Amino acid sequence: MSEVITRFAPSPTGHFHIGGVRSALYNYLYARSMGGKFILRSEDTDPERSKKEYEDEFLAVFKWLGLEHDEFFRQSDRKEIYKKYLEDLIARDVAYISKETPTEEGQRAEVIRLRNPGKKVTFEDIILGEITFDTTDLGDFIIARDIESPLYHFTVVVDDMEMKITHVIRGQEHISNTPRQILIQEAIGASRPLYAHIPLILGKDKSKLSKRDPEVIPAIEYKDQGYLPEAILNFMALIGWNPGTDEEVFTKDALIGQFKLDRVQKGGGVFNIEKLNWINKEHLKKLTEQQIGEYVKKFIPVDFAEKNSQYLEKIIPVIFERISNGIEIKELIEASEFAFLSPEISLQKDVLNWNAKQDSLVTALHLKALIELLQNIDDFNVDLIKSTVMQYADTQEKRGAVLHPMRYALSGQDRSPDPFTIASILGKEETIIRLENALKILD
RNA sequence: GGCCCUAUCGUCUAACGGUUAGGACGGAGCCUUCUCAAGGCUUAAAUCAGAGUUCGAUUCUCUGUAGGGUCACCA
Repeated sequence: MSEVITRFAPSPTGHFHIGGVRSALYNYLYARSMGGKFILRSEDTDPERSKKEYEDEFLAVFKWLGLEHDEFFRQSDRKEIYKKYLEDLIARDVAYISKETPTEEGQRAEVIRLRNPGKKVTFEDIILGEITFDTTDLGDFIIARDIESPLYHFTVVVDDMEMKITHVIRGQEHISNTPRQILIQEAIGASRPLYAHIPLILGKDKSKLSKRDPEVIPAIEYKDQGYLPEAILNFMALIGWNPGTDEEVFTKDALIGQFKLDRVQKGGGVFNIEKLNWINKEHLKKLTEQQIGEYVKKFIPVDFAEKNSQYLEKIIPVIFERISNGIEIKELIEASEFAFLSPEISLQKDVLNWNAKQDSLVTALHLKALIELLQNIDDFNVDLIKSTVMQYADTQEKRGAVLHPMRYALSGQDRSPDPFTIASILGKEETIIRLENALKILD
């Protein structure tokens, strides 16, 4: 049994998208799970469209996601190799130089075509099963513009042979490319790799992907949006594959341990951002306190961070609890969820009185009691504040009689974190000041 | 249009030819609660349609329908 070698071969002609991430992932996972090799190959044979910046982009995505490759090739470095094969094919008259009548701009008067034996080609797909095509209608298809300019189908086959690729794992859009590549394999005397065509990622309502769909954004942007590498890997793996158990949260290593090509789905799947968010949160929960701090700070707008620098460390856990990605951190802050940090809060008497449910005298009584209780707390931490205040609040018929005025006095907001958390964030001094200010408006 | 592929809750999916068709996300409701968040519990929700094979089809076969892929001197 020879070593498994897989490859992922993106073309640097545009942004690298999430669909590519999944193809790469399945190749990676399969190779790693079999103790084999994973090769990355930049298919830049089209000089018109290939751009270095796009190659840098997918390389950056691979690095971010931790999909490390064992070897890297660039097709533009391998021109001599393709030329040699092309010459051999022509010498053996398996391919030939064909005179053409150009119909479009840029077309050559001579191209290289493969002599198509015109037969039925059947191959066994690991995921889809047996597939048969009649290659007759392909005709003598073009494999190179000229001896120096091989085309995609040709370079793929030459490279896969030279790199000893054992498993070609790619999207189902390549399924109809397979027969012509098999014909080329037979022409150059290459052995046939095993094929596994994985289901495509679909847009909402299972239709074709449109630019509107979230998955069409460049993959690297998920990094900027605060998605964790393992969450992306985890989520992408789950579109089109499952381990057969109820388990859904996986680390990269767990994925490697569980992944099986024969459990890959046949039908396409929709990219569901809600589930990605949930998975991201699950991975976020595994971060250490320090990592959480770094993560949250990265997404806090600078002006907000500067204005509230004294509270920053303390609100990190409060923010973290409420979000599942980095974008939500920005949204949370923009939505004024932390307006209570500002010293200028304005209060309304009715709201302070538990939305007019309570008499001002009673509210004042509670506020005074709170001031005294809190005054006596030396170590002003959430737990101690909570136990002290709760002990008092529980003596009332409804805790809200105490807790609502406290929370509102401290935040000035209808909705906010609980009063203990706010108090601990503001600190003893500011807390007392705000309670006293609230007292004043009750007269 | 030709060729090829696919079809289970809204979404991702599970189910030797025999299950009350299971789980997760999202939804709804309840609990917890001073509000929000988090958490816990409960719940609604699917086998594309029609034939056939079979004692019995989500599962096998055929037809239809729908969706997708591909038909380049792109990859």
